[in-house]
Amino acid sequence: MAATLKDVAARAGVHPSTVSRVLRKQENLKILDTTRKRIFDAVEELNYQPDFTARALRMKKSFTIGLIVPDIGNPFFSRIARTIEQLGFEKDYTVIVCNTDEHQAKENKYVNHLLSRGIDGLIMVPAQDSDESVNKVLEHKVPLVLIDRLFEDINTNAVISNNVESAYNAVKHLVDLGHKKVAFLRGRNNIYTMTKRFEGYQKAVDEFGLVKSDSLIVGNGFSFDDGHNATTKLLNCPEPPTALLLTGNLITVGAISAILEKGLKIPEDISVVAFADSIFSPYLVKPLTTISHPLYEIGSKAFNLLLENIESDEETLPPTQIMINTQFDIRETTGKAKAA
Amino acid sequence: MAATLKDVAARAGVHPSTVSRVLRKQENLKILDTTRKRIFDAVEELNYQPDFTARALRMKKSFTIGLIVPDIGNPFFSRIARTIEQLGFEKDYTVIVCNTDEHQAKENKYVNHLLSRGIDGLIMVPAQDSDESVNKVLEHKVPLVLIDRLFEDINTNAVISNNVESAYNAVKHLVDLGHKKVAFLRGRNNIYTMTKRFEGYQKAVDEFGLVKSDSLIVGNGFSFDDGHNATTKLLNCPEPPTALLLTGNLITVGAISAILEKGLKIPEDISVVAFADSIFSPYLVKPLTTISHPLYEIGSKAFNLLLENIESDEETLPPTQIMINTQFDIRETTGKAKAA
DNA sequence: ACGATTGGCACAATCGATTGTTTACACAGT
DNA sequence: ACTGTGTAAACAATCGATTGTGCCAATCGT
Repeated sequence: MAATLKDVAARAGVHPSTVSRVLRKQENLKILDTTRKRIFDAVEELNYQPDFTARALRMKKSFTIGLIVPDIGNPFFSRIARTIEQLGFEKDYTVIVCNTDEHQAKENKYVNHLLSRGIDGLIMVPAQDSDESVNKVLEHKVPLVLIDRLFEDINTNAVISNNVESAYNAVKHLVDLGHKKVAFLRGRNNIYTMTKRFEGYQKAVDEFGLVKSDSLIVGNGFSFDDGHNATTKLLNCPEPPTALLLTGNLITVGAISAILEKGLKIPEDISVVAFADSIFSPYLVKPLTTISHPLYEIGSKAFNLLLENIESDEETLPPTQIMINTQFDIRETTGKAKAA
Repeated sequence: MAATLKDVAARAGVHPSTVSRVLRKQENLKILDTTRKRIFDAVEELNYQPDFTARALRMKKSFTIGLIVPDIGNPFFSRIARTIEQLGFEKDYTVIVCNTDEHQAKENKYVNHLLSRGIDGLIMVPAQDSDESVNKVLEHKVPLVLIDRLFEDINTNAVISNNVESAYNAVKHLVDLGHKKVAFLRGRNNIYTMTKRFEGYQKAVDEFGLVKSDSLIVGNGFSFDDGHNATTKLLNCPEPPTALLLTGNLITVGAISAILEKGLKIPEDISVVAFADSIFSPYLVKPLTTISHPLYEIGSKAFNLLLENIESDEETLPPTQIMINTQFDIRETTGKAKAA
């Protein structure tokens, strides 16, 4: 249906290759102005649009990048995705978005899929049950940038946050308010961010002599329900914690709902600090004390790093790891610890 | 680098076409079991993955669908995107996500881009400054499903909500609480959803004899700032409205922030009803009274409708329009009107 | 036993572009 | 007149798969 190079060539009375060269406007290309005009006219008249698929096949360059995240429905990822898409648009790259739901199997399948589609680069937040897919991308020498999570024993490009410090500071803030028993609601276990945040939490617990107990470490997922259930479990303890460190957007909403259901008040009965990036944070039941991420910065750093790798002449550049600092906003969900 | 059909064929000692046929497991294909085995072994050994680009070129089928939305960072769209991506995954379609920022120019550019990429179908929320791009898609006979917005004079597939009724009911609820002066905060003007919601608002205003004034119709954008500015403007009036009908997620946060900045209380000083789909809605300063959308249903209906069109043998199926009912949740941001 | 069928696979064209190599011709230099 | 040089464009291979057709040998029918 659509016009092809051949059609344009026929109409302009030249060979397809000539049309191609003229349209790709190569430097010091010698073409008669009259020919050039005939070609442009033909392109115009036939409303010719080059076929990307054919181009990609021939040039081994698809102008496509993959973005693999756990859940594009989560504000954290959707806002990063937005940035990447935006910058991609400016550079003529389109973005294929993939959700893993934190399932390694989906991630593996997607990686294979994307590789066989010939993507020019990949930005991903790995599920981290295995490093299989990351290694596969590396083997194929497809430029890769990890976001938020890292395999510490694999040297890759990455944009990550200062998790240890952020968690430590959050707990310190609670300590300053007199809290002794702080729970840590983790998302999935063995994820880089969780390990690091736990490290910061643990460090503060040790340093400030807080109550140390495995029962204070709960949760195993990033969803609303995960947050709700873990919190409910905590609150049903005989001696529940007086403060919660939450580690995700959806976990946070779940935790808040559980607290309210119990009829407890924030922060009078229980304080809450959250790793959260929702635009709603400041307008919750109580304005939420948060550790938030500069999402635009994360997205743009990741994209630019990827682009650099894609456009580099080297087959592989030495990996770069970029550390991004979180922001700590003390609002109203953290207050003095109740006297025991 | 990666193995091709030819490599596999060479290793198995057969012709590439044979490999292709075996792998595509055509029905009643006559191939010796020994040959078949040699081929599968070769595929295994070479770790062969077919090249999607080449396939797409030859078969004129890319197993790719486009998704064009105003802003993937907005929870409304990101959660719909998630559903579409999920269902696509099950059917082996990947999704290219595009943000228009409500710019018609970006939309047009994307549509051209996606068409020249040979997408199999397109789901879009049009910017609606012009119907140019929609018509272009239609001309190319690429299956199309519109979400949320509709061109009433173009017959296309679409999944939309009962906007008129939803807005009418929301205003009626306010009327029942004694409100006489209700403001309408629209997003962009001349968008289908806005026109329809305004129609419902207007109908209620007329029917219940509410204050009718152009000064009560404000706003021209879907962002936080748009909501904030429009609300601030309203509140600075000598006689501000006692209730607000908000028409978007981000507008809502903006409006709330403006109200709080003014030192006003919700709902004592001013009531708020919002078209909002954030998971945070129930946990805001006051649990938000909302008109929300069944986002999974919208996404899945749209995807399935698209798939039906893609897989149909007919070149074009008669367009289907699916109406989805919103959900009205009365929470605590709406209360009795202040006595005047 | 001989032509007809059919099973099993190879051949070659094709999708739509890109790109290295040739060709055809004009003109300049000797 | 003949070689050399450069210009303008054509030719043809190629990317990696799919698919209509052709071919050879074994089997079948009579």
